[in-house]
Amino acid sequence: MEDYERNSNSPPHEEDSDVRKGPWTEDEDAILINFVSIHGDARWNHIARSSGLKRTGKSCRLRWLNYLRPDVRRGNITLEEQLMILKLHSLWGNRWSKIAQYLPGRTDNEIKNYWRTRVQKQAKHLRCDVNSNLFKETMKNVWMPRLVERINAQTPSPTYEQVESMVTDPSQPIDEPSPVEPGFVQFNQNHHCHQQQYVPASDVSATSSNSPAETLSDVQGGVVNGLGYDPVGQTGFDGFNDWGCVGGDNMWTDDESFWFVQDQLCNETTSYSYN
DNA sequence: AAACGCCTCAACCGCGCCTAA
DNA sequence: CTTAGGCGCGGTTGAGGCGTT
Repeated sequence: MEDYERNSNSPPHEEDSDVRKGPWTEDEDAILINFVSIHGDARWNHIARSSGLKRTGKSCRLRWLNYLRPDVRRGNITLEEQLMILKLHSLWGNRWSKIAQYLPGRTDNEIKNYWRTRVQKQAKHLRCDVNSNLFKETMKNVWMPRLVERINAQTPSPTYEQVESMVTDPSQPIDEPSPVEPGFVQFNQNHHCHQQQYVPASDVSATSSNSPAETLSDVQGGVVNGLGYDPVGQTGFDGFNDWGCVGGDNMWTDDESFWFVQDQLCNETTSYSYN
């Protein structure tokens, strides 16, 4: 189904050799930005063809979404975002694009990379599979509370108990929705960009195959409202630099996490061996 | 200073879904 | 109903940066 990128008038091999791959140049970026500003970020094959870029529509779309669009955030994942990722991944697994919807400005690619490079590394250290119950329980019972502690250590409020209840209690109130587009619900203000975020209402209903724990209220009443995206931007998370926040970009240092978690696992699971 | 290995992340690939003809 | 175009998603790759020896 990739054949749509080929011009039907040209032999496939000839067209293939005409398609540029690899890193984008500044000129290509400028062309794409210009075209998207005029034509919008849809119909990527049309953009690819009419812009003169020797790129596929897919490549253009990816470059725009992951790098060029104005609201994209790149750089250190904050503690709050780390906690959010852990929480949402525990609910939805590798649904990166879905997780990314709740991390304003973050791309699915970035979250996926974060998970693979940081979280999977921890699992590797522990010699267990990221999908194992052991790792999931460790994440839930050890790392997530620890992240909350570290967040609390940075910010005077809310208290650990308050945050913990926010994370686990879906009944926590959510922000009163203000007028929003039909089909969307308001999401908290992005503390970094100060933009209103909207979440597809289809996700809010959380019907179909989602379990009760997968409802948006679980997320909104929990991690989102509780930790990351303060609507007024005054209760803490703007109090430090996103890209150089206290504690750095990792949820733990290698030394810290390895021995800390090993201690925890020793306490909690007697059958696990570390070699 | 050079070589090596590891890590990060931008970009590509393959697949599946949706939609229109 | 079938087919093809288009798009989005998750998985994978590889270049370059960085730290270590």
